[in-house]
Amino acid sequence: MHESLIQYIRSQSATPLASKDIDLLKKTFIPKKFRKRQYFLQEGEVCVYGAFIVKGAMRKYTVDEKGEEHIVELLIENWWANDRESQIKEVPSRYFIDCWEDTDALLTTKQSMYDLIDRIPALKEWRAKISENYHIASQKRINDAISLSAEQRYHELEKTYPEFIQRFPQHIIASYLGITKETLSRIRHQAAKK
Amino acid sequence: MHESLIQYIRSQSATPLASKDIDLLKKTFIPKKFRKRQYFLQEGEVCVYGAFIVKGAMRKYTVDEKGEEHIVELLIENWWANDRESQIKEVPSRYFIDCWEDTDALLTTKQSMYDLIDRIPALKEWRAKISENYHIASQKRINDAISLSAEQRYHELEKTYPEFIQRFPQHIIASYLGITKETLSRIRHQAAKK
DNA sequence: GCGAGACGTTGATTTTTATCAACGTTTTTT
DNA sequence: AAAAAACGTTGATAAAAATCAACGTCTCGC
Repeated sequence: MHESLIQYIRSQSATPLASKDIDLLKKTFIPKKFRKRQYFLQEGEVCVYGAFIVKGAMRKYTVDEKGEEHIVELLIENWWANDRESQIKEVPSRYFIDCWEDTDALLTTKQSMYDLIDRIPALKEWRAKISENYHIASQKRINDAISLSAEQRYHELEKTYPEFIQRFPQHIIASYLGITKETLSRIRHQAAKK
Repeated sequence: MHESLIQYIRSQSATPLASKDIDLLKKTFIPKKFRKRQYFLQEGEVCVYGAFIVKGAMRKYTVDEKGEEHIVELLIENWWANDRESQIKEVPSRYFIDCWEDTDALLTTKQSMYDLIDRIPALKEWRAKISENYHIASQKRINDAISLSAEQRYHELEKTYPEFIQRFPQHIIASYLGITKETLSRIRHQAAKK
């Protein structure tokens, strides 16, 4: 279970991982299995754990007054599921996170993560890189949201995360793009004709 | 010039700043004045400097094939202007950053920033906090973009960053919201009637 | 002081997208 | 195996927002 985490850290950081570091990692990250549709986090809860996804898929979303879900993030293998705001400030979350597939995850608390980062230099790099990647991706997503049409946004998603389109049903993709499932269906119909 | 930076770091970090740290800060951050409309970064350039804004206002935006500007960020005092993707990976930027007002800024390169962070513990916290805040704000902006109408997005902006509305003209605000200036004008007209 | 450009408004029209409703297919549950 | 739920599609219609065009005001540089 921990192997894929270790491999992933190695791939993201130049600093090697000592074998005592690996032992420490294994002690700190708690393996946990989630069933499809199981919540990892519900609105109003404080996000105590961060989850590294070893296998499976999750979604992070808000629910508005009308009861409609708005998907903020789709998460698959090697991604990190949490609500950093809630976790760091220890305030109730605005988001739901649940599993779209049966999922194997590795959990840590904020504190154990801090301790780990202090002790293992490679993790510092890893953390920085994740934060960096997130920053870049957000900026792009915001730019797409304010400057592209529904159709263009869909084609951008096809280019950027083709695996999402394979893995999640269309109404989930539509929500992620901020459009209705009907509009997405029409966009795809158009695209298929060409 | 450096005072506002020092004060800001203090306000964001629990660790105190030693006086030798302050000397180091002053040596590392290069003060520079920019005129209104002056570019800080142009598309295609590598972003060599990050700029801490002491006084003034900037905007970060893309320009599409039609020549239209799409504003990704508005930046004022105590904010940090750069393109992290370009700066860290040393690749050409997709963004323009220019000054909307005459601006006093403090510049650092990536390397001098890394060195500083290594030497001054308070900066580490500061960096983490900025990155955190950015993360939270992005998530909210994405959520607003995919779930709210133009009108609701405008009212959210009024709540979240009222200073932007004072400081930037309407067509800039409209671009930031991803709507046309005409639509924003009508939204404001509606709101005024109530 | 005057002309150019920036800014904002308003109206008419078109385009884009959402909404509502119905229906077929597939998957899951019982 | 049947029923229910989830998923996707299509059509008609409505709402939201963009586009196009014209115009008024203000500011700034010369």
